[in-house]
Amino acid sequence: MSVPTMNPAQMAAVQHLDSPCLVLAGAGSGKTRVITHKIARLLLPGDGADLAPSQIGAITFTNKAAAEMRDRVKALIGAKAASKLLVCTFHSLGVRLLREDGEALGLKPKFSILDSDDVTSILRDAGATTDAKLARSWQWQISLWKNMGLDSAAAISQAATDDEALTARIMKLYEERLLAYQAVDFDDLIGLPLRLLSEHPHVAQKWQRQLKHVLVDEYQDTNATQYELLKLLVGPQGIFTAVGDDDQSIYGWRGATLDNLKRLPQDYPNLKVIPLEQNYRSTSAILRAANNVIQLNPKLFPKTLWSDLGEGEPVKVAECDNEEHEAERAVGRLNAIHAGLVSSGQNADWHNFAILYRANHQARPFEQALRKANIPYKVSGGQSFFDRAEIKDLCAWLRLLLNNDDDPAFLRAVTTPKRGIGHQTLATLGEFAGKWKVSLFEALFAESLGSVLNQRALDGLHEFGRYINDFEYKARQTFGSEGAKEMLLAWLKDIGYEQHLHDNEENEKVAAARWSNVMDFIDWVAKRCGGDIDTDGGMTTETERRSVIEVAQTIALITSLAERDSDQNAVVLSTLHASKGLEWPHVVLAGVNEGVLPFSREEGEIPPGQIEEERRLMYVGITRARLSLSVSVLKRRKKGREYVQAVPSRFVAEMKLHEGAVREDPREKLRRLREEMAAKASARSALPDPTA
DNA sequence: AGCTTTCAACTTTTT
DNA sequence: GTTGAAAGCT
Repeated sequence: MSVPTMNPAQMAAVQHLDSPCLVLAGAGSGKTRVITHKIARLLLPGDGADLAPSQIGAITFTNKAAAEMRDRVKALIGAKAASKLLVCTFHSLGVRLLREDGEALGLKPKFSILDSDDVTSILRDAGATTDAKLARSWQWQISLWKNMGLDSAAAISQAATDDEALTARIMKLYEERLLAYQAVDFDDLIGLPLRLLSEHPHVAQKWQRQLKHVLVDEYQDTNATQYELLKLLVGPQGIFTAVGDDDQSIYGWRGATLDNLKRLPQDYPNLKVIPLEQNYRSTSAILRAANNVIQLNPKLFPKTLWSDLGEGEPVKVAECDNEEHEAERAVGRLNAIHAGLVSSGQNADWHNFAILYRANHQARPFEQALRKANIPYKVSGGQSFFDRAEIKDLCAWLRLLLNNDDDPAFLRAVTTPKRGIGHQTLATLGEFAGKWKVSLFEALFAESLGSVLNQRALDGLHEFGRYINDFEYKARQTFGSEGAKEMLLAWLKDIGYEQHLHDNEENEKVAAARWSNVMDFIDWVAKRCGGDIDTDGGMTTETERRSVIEVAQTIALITSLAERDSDQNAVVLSTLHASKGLEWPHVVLAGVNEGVLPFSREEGEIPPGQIEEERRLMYVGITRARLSLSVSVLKRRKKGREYVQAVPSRFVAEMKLHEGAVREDPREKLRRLREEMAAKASARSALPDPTA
């Protein structure tokens, strides 16, 4: 995206410094540019700004967005100032608040962060069931309650059905477990800081003095607790900049609420609302389709996107017989554009193409067709690196180092790899620990443990405990990437982890792949221990040296490693949800049928609120495309072995593709084509472009 | 009855 | 590619 100068709306958003500001950033309207430039502006001396970098906080939803933001700011204000900014996710901000001031809530600074699998197994245990699906439904409900700001007591009193009452009771047990483990879940990373700031005004004041201006990205995705947290963070006179787009709110199902946008003008009467309506991404044909669809939703704030990138190619609707045919047609289209037969511009590389769909399982036929056509592709989403069993094994060990009271981590580490400590021993140990109200790790060294366990089990446990203590000591003393790597490799050797992988996997190739993941993980941890020479724009700096234990503290929040370069030039297959914030020159929207998009489980009417969110999803999909968009519709859908009639999505008609197309003046068209030819010619001649 | 095999279905997902 | 349910086998 190239924005030669800032447009008036963007400028207004950047220059507005003296009251809260809501930037309604339409798709592709240059919102990251606004945020980064506003940060730079806040650092300038004079009129209300003149802040130090450490007084500015920029909050995002994903680590990836935070990293991107930091990069973009760095390019603007330099690495030194950028490194002092607080650019982080809501959750890592929460971790920071809790590690610094969580003791006011009775939380030890070394608390553990549980991932979603840990939570599932705790709930299975607390609810006495082996049914993972049931446990996950509890987890889901509990998370929604927490996101609304309810604790178990509140949940118990407002439970409407028997199911909810049961879930609320299990939630109470769950809360008790977390407290005992000195562990928090992801929702607590918002909820507990909120409690911290509201119950301890001096802590709130400390942070309000620290952060003079907070910027929030993707504001429409905030949930009720995040809203309250933000409110407390900025304080009564707080000044902030919220950037978001009500039309791109697609996370209602996980607690995000547009109420947060509605409430903003009420809670902050001096709120300045600035819409960004110029789109720098898509052609007019694509934007018109997007606007036609989204205008059918009730509007919170009026906004119509426009662009001056020209009419462009018409949006295409491809009718397909079934899923396989759809995939073939999509691949055919990709090939045609790639060969330069259909669309002009940006077609040489496969990374210019994306196929988007509603649900993950729709990727399959496309994967097959792309493989058959020898086109490189990558499926976004799927299992993340840190969800792999081998990585979670190692993380459990690291978590246990950080927090000896983390019983779930203890159980995983003590049994992986197997070291002759079995169910029986652990059950006895657990009973003992429960009786004395201590953690499993503490119980291990108790004098009286010998009276309930045999000598062999006792020796095994003690050896494990001693190893953990020794390992913890080393992890504290080891700084810098080289030392860290050496230490971590020694650890893997000590516990025989490579052997463990081979023992537990029939397939040698799979075991080797797992081991290679482990090596990637070790390299990654070691690298974050720093002390390396980092060359950055000619500046040579030594990165900050950290101990292994410090690095381990940050792992729970991270979900993906940087992607490998080899994966880069590939067609992207992605869900619509995962595509938000991204763009591609050429996009295929797949399976745009009733029941799929909009999604519905059964036949029949879909409630209006749901349709609206599905419509926003369609809108997000359309606005990912820069130059060309093809919407494919199935005539028949596979259902079991038979095909059933499939109905095109209402959203296809809503695009109103046959209305309003501005027929290009033939003379205009000629002029445009000439310009394009000239542009191509000048790109070919190796002369440097004076305007570049 | 308890086990294995087969068959179909499959929301969206970050922290 | 995985999982849950239902049918089939011992």
